[in-house]
Amino acid sequence: MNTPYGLEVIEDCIACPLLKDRVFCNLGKDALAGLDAISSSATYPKGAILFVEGQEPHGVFILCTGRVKLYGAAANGKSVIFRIADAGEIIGLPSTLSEKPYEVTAEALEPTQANFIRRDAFLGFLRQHGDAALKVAEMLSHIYYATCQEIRYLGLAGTAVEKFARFLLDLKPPKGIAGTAPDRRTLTLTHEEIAAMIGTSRETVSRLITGFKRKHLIEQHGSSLVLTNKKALEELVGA
Amino acid sequence: MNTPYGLEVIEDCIACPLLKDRVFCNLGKDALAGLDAISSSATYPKGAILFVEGQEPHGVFILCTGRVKLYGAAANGKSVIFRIADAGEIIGLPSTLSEKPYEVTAEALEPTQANFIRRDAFLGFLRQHGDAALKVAEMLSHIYYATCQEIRYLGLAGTAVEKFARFLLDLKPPKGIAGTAPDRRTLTLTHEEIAAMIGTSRETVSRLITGFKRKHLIEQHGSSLVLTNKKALEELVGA
DNA sequence: CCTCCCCTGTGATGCTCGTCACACATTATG
DNA sequence: CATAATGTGTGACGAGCATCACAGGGGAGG
Repeated sequence: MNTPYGLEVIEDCIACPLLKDRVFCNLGKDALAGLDAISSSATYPKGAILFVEGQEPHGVFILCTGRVKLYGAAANGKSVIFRIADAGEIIGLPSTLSEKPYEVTAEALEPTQANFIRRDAFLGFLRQHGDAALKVAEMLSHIYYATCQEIRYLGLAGTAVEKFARFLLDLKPPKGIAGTAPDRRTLTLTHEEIAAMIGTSRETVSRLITGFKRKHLIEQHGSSLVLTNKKALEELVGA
Repeated sequence: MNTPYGLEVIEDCIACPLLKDRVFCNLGKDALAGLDAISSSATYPKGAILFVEGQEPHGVFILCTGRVKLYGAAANGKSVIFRIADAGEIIGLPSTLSEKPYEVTAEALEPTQANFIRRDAFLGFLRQHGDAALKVAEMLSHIYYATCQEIRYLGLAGTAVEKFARFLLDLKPPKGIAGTAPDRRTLTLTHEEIAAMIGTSRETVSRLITGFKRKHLIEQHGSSLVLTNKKALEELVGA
């Protein structure tokens, strides 16, 4: 949907403790030092393409800040968002490990800072640090789960209403807020992107939203969304 | 679709060199011995359920012979086959690693022999053998790819014709045969199962098959299938 | 402040394909 | 061998949703 962007490479990742704190948090000191040595940081503007479907994998990206959407496109113009990677996650991992082409395109949804680790260096690192390899296996499992979720959207839901209800319920509550408003969500995706997530058309998403508002299932103010009738939504999914 | 079956446990896996030869083929001797020690073999009849969606993961299964279909089901009766695991593959891996419930149900398509490895033993083994952990990460990547393929079926294909054409082209040639009949495939799935793989209804699959035969795109004799016009099939996918 | 571009809302239309309903074949099962 | 159970073909019908078309809205950027 967007043309590739230039990217600005900066020397080290001083402002990015996430690499150590969240991704490989349980590793020893030498392992972390090794990681630091082989990773290089870069920032990407919104809309930037980190890599493209079908491309040979050069390595993995560890997201420090920002979110990245991973999607596949078809010749007929359709596209499906496989998942959206949050800060702290690794992308490009399966391709890098299996040496097959990237199976998705990665595009920054927001200004993003990421650490890039070249394939050979990353593999060498994993061979040296067995605990890191195990950690990586766990991450792959996480990615797999997200992908399975996507299959549920596309294959197991009967109607578009059900898909959208499920989508709303799957939205994560914005963290940082305690128990103040448990049914408040933040919706930062366009209708087009929602459509690509749940496997329907943009127009249908528009109609669904207005329909749900009319039935008082949701309320919307800007990007803030309130699930005013969670139970009804759950029933829609169950049916 | 089937009620669970009993299973017969046998002591050791003498008749099953696959464990060593294909799955963890590059490991050292002590690692293999360790694997042998913690794995127990069992045979399952056709239709047997190895584990069920939502269940807590007890461990992984390494398939020695037979194929297993991994599918998810919805309340409305729909079901989707995520992938079909062949002999030599591991199933239950992502759930076991991430300690989340099995995300699919595993059912034997044929009489199947499999080695079962308990979760704790398997994790301990991986912690001891870093190279095995890396190998496991590769396997997860493979599983992930198969799942992405499924998303392509469900989300990126426009029409049912396209899905089915893609399905036919994705069929692997039966190994063992050299270059004798490169377009010959073996189709061991029921129409219902094909429908669950490509995300359509059983009746549609029936109609598609007869339609394709009429247009001389395929020929069928029993479970043997010949792709008589591969190029036309590829065009159907491309469009 | 104006312009342009992208996002959003909504109507009309039609087509694919899911569903229901059967009949027939083919294989288990006693 | 009879009977059931499972898989397969095919017709008719209509719901659901993609598609096209266009009109406003709101933010970015000059």
